[in-house]
Amino acid sequence: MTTSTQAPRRTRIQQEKRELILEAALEVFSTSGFRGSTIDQIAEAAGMSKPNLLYYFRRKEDIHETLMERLLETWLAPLRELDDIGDPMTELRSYIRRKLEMARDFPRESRLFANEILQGAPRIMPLLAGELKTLVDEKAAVIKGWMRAGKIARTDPWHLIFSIWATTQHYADFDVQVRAVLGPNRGGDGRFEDAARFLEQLFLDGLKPKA
Amino acid sequence: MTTSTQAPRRTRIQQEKRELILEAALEVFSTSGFRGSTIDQIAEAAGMSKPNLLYYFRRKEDIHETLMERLLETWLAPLRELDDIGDPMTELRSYIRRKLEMARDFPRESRLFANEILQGAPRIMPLLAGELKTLVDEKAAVIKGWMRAGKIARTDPWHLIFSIWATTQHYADFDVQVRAVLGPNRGGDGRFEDAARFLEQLFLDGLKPKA
DNA sequence: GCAAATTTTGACCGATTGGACAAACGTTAG
DNA sequence: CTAACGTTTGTCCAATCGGTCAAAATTTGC
Repeated sequence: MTTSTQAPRRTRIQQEKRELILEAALEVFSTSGFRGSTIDQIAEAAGMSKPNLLYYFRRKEDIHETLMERLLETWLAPLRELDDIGDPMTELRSYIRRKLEMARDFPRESRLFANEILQGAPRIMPLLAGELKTLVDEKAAVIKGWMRAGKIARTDPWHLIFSIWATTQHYADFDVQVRAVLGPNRGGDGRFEDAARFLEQLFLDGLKPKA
Repeated sequence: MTTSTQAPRRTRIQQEKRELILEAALEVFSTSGFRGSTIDQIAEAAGMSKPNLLYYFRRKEDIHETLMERLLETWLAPLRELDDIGDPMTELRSYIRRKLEMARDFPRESRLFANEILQGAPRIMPLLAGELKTLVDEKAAVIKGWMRAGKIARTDPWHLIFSIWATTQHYADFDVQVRAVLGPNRGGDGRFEDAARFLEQLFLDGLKPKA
């Protein structure tokens, strides 16, 4: 029942301020990376002094660590939901849709994650090789089952998952590029619906013209 | 004939040392981003003292700028080659293959670019909205022509290009994650061939099972 | 071989970094 | 009211940051 790291007792103010700091840190870390961000930046974004911030989080790394722990849970939730019940093609389509919605609604979280991976994942490598790999292997097995049953085409399930991650997260991580290329008209709010339509077709039928 | 920024006269040593610095800076910038990298790191990686490095590049930004200029040229080359002559499906397939080869052979360049975009592209925004947008619009028109001719399925050409960028660059930018998830066996040198096979099928036929 | 030009170095600068600390301030239970 | 506790602030610190500069070492043109 009791975990080795017992939950520390926190006052109401502590809970509120910690939340405020994490929100500010997400903003700063996601656009500058860990090394490129300063405690001052985060403190200012959170509307408090640096020593005050350090009262709630003793080290810069503690903030980042807390942020990453929370992130991984919500980030992997859509994949966890991918289930064997229901039509495979529908399951995959709704997974893609959910991931795209997360790129739209939580772009900072996506960029925070991308920053960490880009820099060699020094702080979450164990999680990748452990929890993440286990989960992906598990879902890859589910997908393989679908292939054996002839429900979807036979391919590499791992690379299929990668391609879903890549295409959806692209709209969060490379957002400024996407908007720059699409221009003011096509790059407006509708770009996510356009992306959803395109990805649905790509993963369903590919590009080969219908005979 | 003469460009406004005339090519500065450089000695043999200058050319060699500048190259050495750029190579070292590519290594450092691509893993730590601009703000997260220090001149000392680059100098040490290049095997020289900081003041010595600053003799060849007066400011940290100058190194990054030079790197980004070169990068964009080679990075967009594959897309430039995408041409109207030849079979559309073959053209697209070889574009995907070339991009995947670049992710394999020049991962640092890919990560350097990703870092810059992730952080809001503060130093190359004009290039994205200018040169890059122009090129993509041009190629999107070519692809649209193929669709009108019934050579490939009708979809959004811009998002098609995005999806090719995303899926291929994923293997450079998220390399540590890809290898962690695939594990020591499947994550070895063969992962790029597996990826190539998967992507070819995805973009050709999608996932729908063959009737 | 020698003078001029180029390259390298060590010492240094002001600004910023992550973080420590004690004092001051605020809040609350008795 | 007051003592205990939680919160906030100003000040300070050593380390590191990007960058300068003059002097020393080296290379180059003749």
